[in-house]
Amino acid sequence: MRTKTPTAPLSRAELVSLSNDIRLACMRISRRVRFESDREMPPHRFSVLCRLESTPRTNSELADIERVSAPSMKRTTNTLVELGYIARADDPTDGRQVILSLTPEGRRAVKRVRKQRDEWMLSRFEHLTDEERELLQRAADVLAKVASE
Amino acid sequence: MRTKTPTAPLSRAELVSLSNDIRLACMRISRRVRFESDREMPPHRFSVLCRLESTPRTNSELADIERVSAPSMKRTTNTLVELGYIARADDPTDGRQVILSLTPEGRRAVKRVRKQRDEWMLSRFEHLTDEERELLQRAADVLAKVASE
DNA sequence: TATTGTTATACTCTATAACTATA
DNA sequence: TATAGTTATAGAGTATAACAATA
Repeated sequence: MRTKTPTAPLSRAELVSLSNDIRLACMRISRRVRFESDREMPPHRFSVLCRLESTPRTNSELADIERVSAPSMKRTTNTLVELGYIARADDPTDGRQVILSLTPEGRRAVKRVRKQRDEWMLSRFEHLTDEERELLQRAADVLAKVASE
Repeated sequence: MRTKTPTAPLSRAELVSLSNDIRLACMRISRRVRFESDREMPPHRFSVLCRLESTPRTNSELADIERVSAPSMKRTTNTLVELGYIARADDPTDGRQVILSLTPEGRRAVKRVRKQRDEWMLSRFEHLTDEERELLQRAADVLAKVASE
């Protein structure tokens, strides 16, 4: 809650500049999170595991969600089956469908990668002041809003 | 410029949670900027053009900066030469080296993609309040610090 | 016949190893 | 001989088109 003079709305030029700053910072952070935190799990594999975390899905559903072709998703899920991270099961009501779900090992892998990424972020926060951290905490909701709309 | 009670430092649990929130927001924003703003310029090509913006470089230098192999970078730069975005020139002092630099068209392409990406971000800002924008402006410096260290 | 899953084939970007030319 | 650039080849991801099996 600010008590001084209410800030004047940002000018058009300031908004353009802000847009550039926020975009660059997010892209750089994102790049470093991916490149420096997990070395064994490529992004597309990890993304599929996350999609299966809440509920089992078919290959086609995953292809739709990730916006890749069914054959392409098929290759990714095949690899994940070979790695023991997901399991296949026939749909009892529709013989054409195959249900994919996380194995316990797959669930552990998701947690492990998330932890690595968060630890990388956390290590960045060590160099910030308490005020800067508090500022980030309030900005997090706004960033989430920007990302989701 | 806060006047109320100075905020207590964030607890360990709050920091872990914040780390997760900021990471996810940045990754989602980054993903949408790439997927939704420019459809013709793949990320690795754009990145190379940006590296040549300030100064000409050799293929090997670019490979080192982008952390890919020299042959891989060679393919990317070949494509960019074919597209007319970069030009090759023999080094006058060392006949083994080839200097790569942006053409005027390449420079325009960089500006065009940046503008598209910023416009996407800008359109996201329309749904924010003035207070939220002002908060983001102050957070931008902190995010840049997180990304750069 | 319509739909789901799979296979066949090809294109792109990645890499390592080998070759060519210059210092 | 060392180094910069390039070429050869292979691996992993993407795609579209065609095929097989089930509803």
